[in-house]
Amino acid sequence: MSSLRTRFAPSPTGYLHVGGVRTALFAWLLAKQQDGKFILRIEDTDKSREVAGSIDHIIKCLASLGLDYDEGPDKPGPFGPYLQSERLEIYRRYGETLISQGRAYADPYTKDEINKFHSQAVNSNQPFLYRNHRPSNPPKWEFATMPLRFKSDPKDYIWQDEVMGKMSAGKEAIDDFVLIKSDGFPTYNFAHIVDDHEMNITHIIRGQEFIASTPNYLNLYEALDIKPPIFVTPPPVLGPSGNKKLSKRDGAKDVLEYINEGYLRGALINFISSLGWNDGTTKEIYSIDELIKAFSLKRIVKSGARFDEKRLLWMSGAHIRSLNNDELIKHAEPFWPEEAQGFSREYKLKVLELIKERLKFFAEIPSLTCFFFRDLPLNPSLIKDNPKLSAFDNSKIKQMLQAAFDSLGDSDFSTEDLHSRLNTLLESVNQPAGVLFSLIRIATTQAPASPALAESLSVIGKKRTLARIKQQIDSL
RNA sequence: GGCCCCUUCGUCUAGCGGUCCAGGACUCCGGGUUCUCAGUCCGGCAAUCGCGGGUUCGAAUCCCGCAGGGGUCACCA
Repeated sequence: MSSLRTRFAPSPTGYLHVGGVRTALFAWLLAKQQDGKFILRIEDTDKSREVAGSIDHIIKCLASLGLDYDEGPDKPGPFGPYLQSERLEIYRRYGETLISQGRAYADPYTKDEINKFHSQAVNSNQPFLYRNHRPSNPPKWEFATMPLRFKSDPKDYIWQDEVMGKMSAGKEAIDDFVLIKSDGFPTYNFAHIVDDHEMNITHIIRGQEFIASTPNYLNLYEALDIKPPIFVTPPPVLGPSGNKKLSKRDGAKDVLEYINEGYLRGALINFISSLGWNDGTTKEIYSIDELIKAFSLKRIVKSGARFDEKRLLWMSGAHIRSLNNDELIKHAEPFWPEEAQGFSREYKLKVLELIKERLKFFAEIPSLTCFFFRDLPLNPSLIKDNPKLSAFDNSKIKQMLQAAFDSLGDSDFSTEDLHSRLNTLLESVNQPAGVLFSLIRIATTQAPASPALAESLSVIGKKRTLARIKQQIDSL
């Protein structure tokens, strides 16, 4: 067991998109690979933004992806609680310590006054720095009535980021930021530093929106006499248009939606990991175990990656094709159409084997398999609009179907027998497969697409096959 | 606007000074697979490596400018 500890620290705002999940995934992969620990911590320090139920939602998302954590809100550990709202006393204690060291002070200004400072700065095209207005004689800080600010010690910093490499920023990036808000809750800027330290986190993996405030954090680490953890900043995941971060507005689905549509968790993880990471080989499809072995912070790419759903679709199909029968039927279970209810496991398995090759995600099962479970209404346009069949008149079509009906009537409906009968039928009817097979396929499935003919008929069975051909003949 | 970061086929990317007039994958196109759709196999299109200057015998790779994009400048995270 290594001492490596990573965390995923979302705020409960109700939505977990691919970008957030990727952050969690990288942290999880690293912990798994290094035999470390992965912690879930909820950053619920802004009650106004909190969305009810989102903690459950986050937990459910991680669970369905299999990103299991060693400690978390619902998994007690030695460094709990794992909800920041339950750790207020800890932050307060750290705040008092900073005050006693002269490194924090009460903010005496009203919000209006600060806004005024801010707009003054903006109007003169200057960046706003609170410390330019640092009060000379701050009042005594009262918890939960006024904000507590960090008394910064501006200086230049150079630091190392495992992904971005050598980073630097000047002292102008450092300011007196709020540590504890006037409602008694800490800011993210303060809480995460305290918690990561208290929880022995060794690697902070987070989005690049925090790069700009890293000098502030460095300054605070120093004041607190804490050795900073290792910073890991993956690039953003961009929306399909490519110029902004992936967001709900962009049509980005919540990860749980993909799960609910029957994307395999392995496929999702494979895909998400490929956004901004590769192992340097030409390998594309990874199992989760392979990913854990191959993963490396050093090979996270620096530039943003767009979310391309077509690639996900391809990858999802590839993962499904590699499933064995047991796995296949297990994953398909929640997706069968209602009319499949009375059918046996064996029958369903036969159906699955036929459609496995074309399945991209399991929610496609009903549309791909309905004709195996029930007789569909006749769809005359399938014949009329078929370029190969439209040339024939009704009586000729009837005649071909009748020939098929007669020949199939003597079959035992094994695929071998069906194959040979279908072949001899081609000769006796003297039509190309494009005509005869299309016709039989349409008559027996009433669907625009279906798996191979003989195999499909074998599964549909003799009785239903003949009845369906008969029905098609009678309709002409 | 200040500060910080990024920039190779449409997309995800390989590439770390010569083996790159740039490789793989997705998408797309053509062909095979006795019917359809899918899959699969074979083949193809596709990046003058953002632009301009250097350095070097030699640059996608190093340096400098510029442009474009992103992030950030909250009592949000």
